[in-house]
Amino acid sequence: MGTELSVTENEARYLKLIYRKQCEESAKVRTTTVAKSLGVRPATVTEVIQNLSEKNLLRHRRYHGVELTKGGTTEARKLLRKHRILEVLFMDILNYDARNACKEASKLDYYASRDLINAICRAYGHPEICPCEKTIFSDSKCKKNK
Amino acid sequence: MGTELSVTENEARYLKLIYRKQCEESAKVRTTTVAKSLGVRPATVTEVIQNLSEKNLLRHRRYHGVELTKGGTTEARKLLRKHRILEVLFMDILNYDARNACKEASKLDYYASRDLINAICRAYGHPEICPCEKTIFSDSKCKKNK
DNA sequence: TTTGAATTTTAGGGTTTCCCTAAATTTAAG
DNA sequence: CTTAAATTTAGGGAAACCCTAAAATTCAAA
Repeated sequence: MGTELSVTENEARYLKLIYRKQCEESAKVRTTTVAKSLGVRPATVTEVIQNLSEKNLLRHRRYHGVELTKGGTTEARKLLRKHRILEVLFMDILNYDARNACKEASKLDYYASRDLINAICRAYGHPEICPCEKTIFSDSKCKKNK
Repeated sequence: MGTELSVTENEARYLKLIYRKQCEESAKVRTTTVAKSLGVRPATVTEVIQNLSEKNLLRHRRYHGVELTKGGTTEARKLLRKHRILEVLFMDILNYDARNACKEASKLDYYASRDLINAICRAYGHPEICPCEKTIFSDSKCKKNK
């Protein structure tokens, strides 16, 4: 099999951020920018990026930035699917504002199981966009039965 | 002030377990038993117990077992409140069975904010027992307004 | 085209959290 | 009293994060 390793919660934060910047905002992912977003030093970002690179989740060309691999993209989307489904739950059921829904979802998404997310998805009629208008990626195991 | 330190996710697991055994099942909390429940070695349990003791969350009499302090009891109840409110959500909304609801709740309770839990509590009419019939502790900040 | 400022990476550490084995201790049952 | 079972101490180890200082690289402006 491909050398597919699991990501830590912290690495998950990086993946989500990188995907959003690169794939959804077409912005260049700079070490400095990421460092600022996450409140760490540039050297730390480089280190994490090298770990993600060893896990084949992204390609890293020294001094030139990163590009998510197929695996990294898939992983980022899985995480963002969880994040956004949780946002839907927190908004629609709990009268949260989008800002708070996102904040809460950020704390929980990494820990929510695929099954739980799919159950919520089903309960909310398989929504296709989250409160912030971002697309909610689909999951082949999430049947729209009935 | 009392030297009140924050607990790690792992320590939270110990607190929940100890509270359930000692306060809800009136069972003696044995190092060996805890070790078996959590899948670690007895020496590890002793170590964690000493940490919790330093944080004044429980009292430890060497070779004789532990007793939660006021602070430890409060902390355990806060955690179990979160756990059980999440169980209500997962059961009632998502057609989960109690077993799975509990499993999912266990992964998320530590990370759920007080505000989020109170919002769920409100949405479900301030339930007083969870799917397993255990009591859901109340939170002074969770208003039964309306 | 050179050069210097900005960005990025390397080198070398440090802390915290969690867990383990082996060797004492202590308890408690017979 | 003695000894088996339970518990604790002693001494480590690995993984996850983060940092500073110094070196490398890029790039844009003279």
